[in-house]
Amino acid sequence: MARPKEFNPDEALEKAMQVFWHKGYEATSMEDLLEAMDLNRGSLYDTFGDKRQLFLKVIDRYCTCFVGPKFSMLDQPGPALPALRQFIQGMIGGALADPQRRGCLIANTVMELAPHKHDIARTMTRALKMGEDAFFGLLTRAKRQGELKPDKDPRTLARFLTTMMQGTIVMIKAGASAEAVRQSAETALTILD
Amino acid sequence: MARPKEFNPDEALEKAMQVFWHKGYEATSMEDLLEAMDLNRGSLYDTFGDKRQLFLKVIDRYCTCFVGPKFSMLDQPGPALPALRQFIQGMIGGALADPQRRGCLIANTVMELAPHKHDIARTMTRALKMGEDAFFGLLTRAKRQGELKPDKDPRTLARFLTTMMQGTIVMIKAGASAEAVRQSAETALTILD
DNA sequence: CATATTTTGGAATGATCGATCAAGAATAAC
DNA sequence: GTTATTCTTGATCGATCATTCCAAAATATG
Repeated sequence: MARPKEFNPDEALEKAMQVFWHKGYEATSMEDLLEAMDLNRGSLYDTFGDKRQLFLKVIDRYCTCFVGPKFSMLDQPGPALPALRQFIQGMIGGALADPQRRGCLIANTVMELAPHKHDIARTMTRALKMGEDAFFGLLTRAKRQGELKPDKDPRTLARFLTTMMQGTIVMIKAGASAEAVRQSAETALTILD
Repeated sequence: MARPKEFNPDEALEKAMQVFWHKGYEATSMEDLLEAMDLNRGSLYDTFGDKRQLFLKVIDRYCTCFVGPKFSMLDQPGPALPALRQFIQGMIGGALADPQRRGCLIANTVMELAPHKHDIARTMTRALKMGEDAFFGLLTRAKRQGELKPDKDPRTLARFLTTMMQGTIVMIKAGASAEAVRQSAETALTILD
């Protein structure tokens, strides 16, 4: 019950996310963040803690605001496989549309920090697992609805799709052409037939 | 023609590679490198240049000493698809056997540096392209030898395999189980049938 | 042995890193 | 209006960053 913040913490977090997404964890300095978030040291440390804590909050925001909503289209009632197809094409379209080709913050973080920052990495692993489970749920439903041949295993396919999605992110970051990316994604989806 | 180096530049480069592979570019300090390579500042800068140049030399070594030899098994005469299968299983086995799960230095570097260090990233893109071309060569041969149905397109399949391989690296770094990784790789390979 | 050349070892550079702190400004509660 | 509390601002901390530089040590050549 005193002086109110002059900034919107959520907007500031959004700005921080953009920076981490672009430069990764290690290459992003507090200086970079202060400038992008347009606030001063005291406010940043008071509100978000140190760099590590801020990053974890950013990851959390990324999952709930960015990834979550997109995955939610996977458990809408109705035909499952078309929804899956649309989801993947949407993901690819989004990643290709980003002029900076920043890929996926989760994948980026796994690749950058997994071998030497185990605590942060664990959060990433959990996020990827959630994606796999979303695929699994959809594929199970597809099978129940007769969209998937009975001999197909939803868990295996879910893992395959997750792997393929991560690989696609890598290729996009590596500068692959839209045509190449879409082609290989189409090829991957023929697995479901 | 004077005092000879007290260290083996190639061994030193190997040590440097291990560090970069483990911690990535940004998180690796010259201090880390000096300790691992067991030489002093002067020798390092004299022999390898600055951090950036050293890293490029490391990448070069990684490609010629690590990746190159493994890809060379793809253009041995004989049945093509079994060789491909063996190559992929070998790659997965190697990545899983690494206790640190460091993945692939090329993929790591693409993911860490592509959006904000374009010059280094270009080298990585070229390396990935070479991998794709190796797959393409093998698949073309497979088609010629009747191991691949005539309606399959080697270029598309090569891109698909490259994507899948990169995705597998991500999953391994993310801590996926050996079983999950092998399963989804097997699934991917059914594309060739 | 003498000399030219190179490596070695480490001091030292300025820049930047993440993080802390204190003092002043602003506002809610009383 | 006073007071208590919170936020803002910027100076500042020690540590570490990548890099440079030079004197001492070592060796090949003449």
